[in-house]
Amino acid sequence: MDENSLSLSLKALADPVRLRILALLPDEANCEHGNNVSQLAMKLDMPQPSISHHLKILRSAEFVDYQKMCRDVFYWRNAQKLSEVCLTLGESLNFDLRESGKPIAKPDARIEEQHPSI
Amino acid sequence: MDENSLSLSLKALADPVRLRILALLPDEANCEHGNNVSQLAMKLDMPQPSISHHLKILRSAEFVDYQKMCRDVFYWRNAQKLSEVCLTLGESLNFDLRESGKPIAKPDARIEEQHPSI
DNA sequence: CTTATGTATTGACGTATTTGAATATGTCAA
DNA sequence: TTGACATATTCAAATACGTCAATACATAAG
Repeated sequence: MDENSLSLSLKALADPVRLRILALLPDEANCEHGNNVSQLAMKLDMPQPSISHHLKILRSAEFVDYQKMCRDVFYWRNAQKLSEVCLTLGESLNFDLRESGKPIAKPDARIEEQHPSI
Repeated sequence: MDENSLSLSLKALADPVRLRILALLPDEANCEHGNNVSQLAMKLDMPQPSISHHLKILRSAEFVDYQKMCRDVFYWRNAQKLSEVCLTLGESLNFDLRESGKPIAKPDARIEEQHPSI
């Protein structure tokens, strides 16, 4: 995943409504009443078309899967894709999040003491 | 860190130029020639004012620190802040990235088999 | 003081994004 | 068929964003 596609994924996550939606959804296929679009709109106190809009963006980024049942559409998270983005961001920044959250040591990251004005 | 501030941090990261800038910068204070603004502009083949603009956004989000020396301004990453955002994103999504990149088990994430239309 | 260099800011421009209102589509119940 | 409900789409308005050109500011050199 290069910087361009990573930035597109991050853009899809970089909205408070979409983060709240993701926090409300389960990680597995789950067609309980609470996970359809109207219930999300109610929980988040926002118009249903607005939630549909944000779900469309999350679908395009493959951060959610969904299933239509009768009149309802139930959504859940694509946990694999979400964790992939977290880890890819870490890689892109040379972090290894699975270990310590610390940057990977870079031997050339020393102070250049010979700068003319010091 | 709530969804609003997390989304602001993610927005600051959600740009390919800014991701490339961060990938080029060291993790420690480092005033080598390669880490000033003109050199970044040259490496990324973009006008210097554009790089300054993106650096300002990264500064506002506290993703970079910098030091002015003579006519140059040297930048480096705020590794603590960057890893904090990665981990906070994981927390917000109920992932524990330090362990497995897998979602934290939620006992209520079962399929609702009693849906009227199944 | 004048000139050259490095960086930041400003303003203009085109594009993208967010939101709300209205509406369309699809499904079920009566 | 009619009405009610759930969801998606479209459109318009407002806002935000990325890029570029011009310029301002700061520092250093001569």
